[in-house]
Amino acid sequence: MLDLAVLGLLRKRPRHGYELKARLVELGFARVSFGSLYPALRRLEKRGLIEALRQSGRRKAYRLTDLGEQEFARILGSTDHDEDGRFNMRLAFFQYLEPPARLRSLKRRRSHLVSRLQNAQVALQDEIAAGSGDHYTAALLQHNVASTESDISFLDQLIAYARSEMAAEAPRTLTGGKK
Amino acid sequence: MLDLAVLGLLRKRPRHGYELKARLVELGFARVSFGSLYPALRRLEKRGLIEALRQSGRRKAYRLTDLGEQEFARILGSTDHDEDGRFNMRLAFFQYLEPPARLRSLKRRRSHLVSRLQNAQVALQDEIAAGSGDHYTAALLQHNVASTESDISFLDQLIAYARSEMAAEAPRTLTGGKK
DNA sequence: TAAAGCATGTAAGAGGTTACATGATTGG
DNA sequence: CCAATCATGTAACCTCTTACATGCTTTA
Repeated sequence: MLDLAVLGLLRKRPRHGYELKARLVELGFARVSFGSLYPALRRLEKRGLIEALRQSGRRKAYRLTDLGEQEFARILGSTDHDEDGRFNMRLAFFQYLEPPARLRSLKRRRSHLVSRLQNAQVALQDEIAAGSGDHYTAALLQHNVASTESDISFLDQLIAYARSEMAAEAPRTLTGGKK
Repeated sequence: MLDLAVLGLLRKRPRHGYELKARLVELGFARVSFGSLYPALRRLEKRGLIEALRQSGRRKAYRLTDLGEQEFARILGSTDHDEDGRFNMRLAFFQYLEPPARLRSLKRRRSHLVSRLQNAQVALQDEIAAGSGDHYTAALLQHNVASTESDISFLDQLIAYARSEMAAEAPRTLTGGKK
């Protein structure tokens, strides 16, 4: 996941490690530590996906190479990054994805969340039925349901937006063709 | 985190690996894989925190030892498991924590979320001010704000509940003492 | 000039992921 | 009896965490 983050952030402009970390915190990915970030930068450099531009003082900015841009597109478009924080990370870079791919990705995520919601609802009902009297477990399960529902409606908004984008972008497929 | 989960689930009653995994999925911790669960069981057994009870067929149930119960209490009460999924995991076992410790833990978590909310709000304002026109990044930041707010109000409910528990449990500290 | 924050790095160890392999049990 | 599901396990690989070490830059 760090790889996607680094490549995606460098796609916009060169940055150095400390800056990357700050941006990740802004985006809500607070857990990234320097002990994983710096080794990740070296790995990516070794693979030729990014290259260092020595700067003032101790700073070491990196830029995305052409190869890195290809790899970024590949990861961003790949189907298997559906889970949890990974999806949010991909969402942060949706600007670099084609509208149809966006829509596909959003729908896939939505159906993933729907099945999670069903699981959470069943678990909550079972807990209530069991009547264990454990308020905190019940509260946790209730919260799982509520936050998953909220995530789904968030997805619905994004799906509506993505549809409107596609309608606005390629209207000539509706009116075009032979007169 | 897996250690806490396993010890906590076994504290109620013995279970085998497959069962533990199923319960974790119910509780919303879906990412646990058998490739981490079974080695974790062996580690815990080696440390004397759990012990195996051979059962029918291939099943191998484990029970919590006295040492395991101590270790569970230590982890559950420890201050440094404040982050993300770790907190929810602890919440699932709040029934085993003393009411005052619950309240302390909930408050700590709340202040953690409040500072996360501030960060998220600033990031959202900055993004709007920058006017990058990237709808998806803005949506992500907006969602970060909303879901953190929702988490805080969830916490507030739990804090109110924990307070009421303590008031109900020890009312004589209010009326007692010297007449 | 001292402190605080900026900035990069390494090493050890723990732990997770994925893929693979195996065998038991149950239902159609 | 076959398939699906239950159930446990191992190995290779990779990554993250934590702790430590270092040095620059700004500002009070």
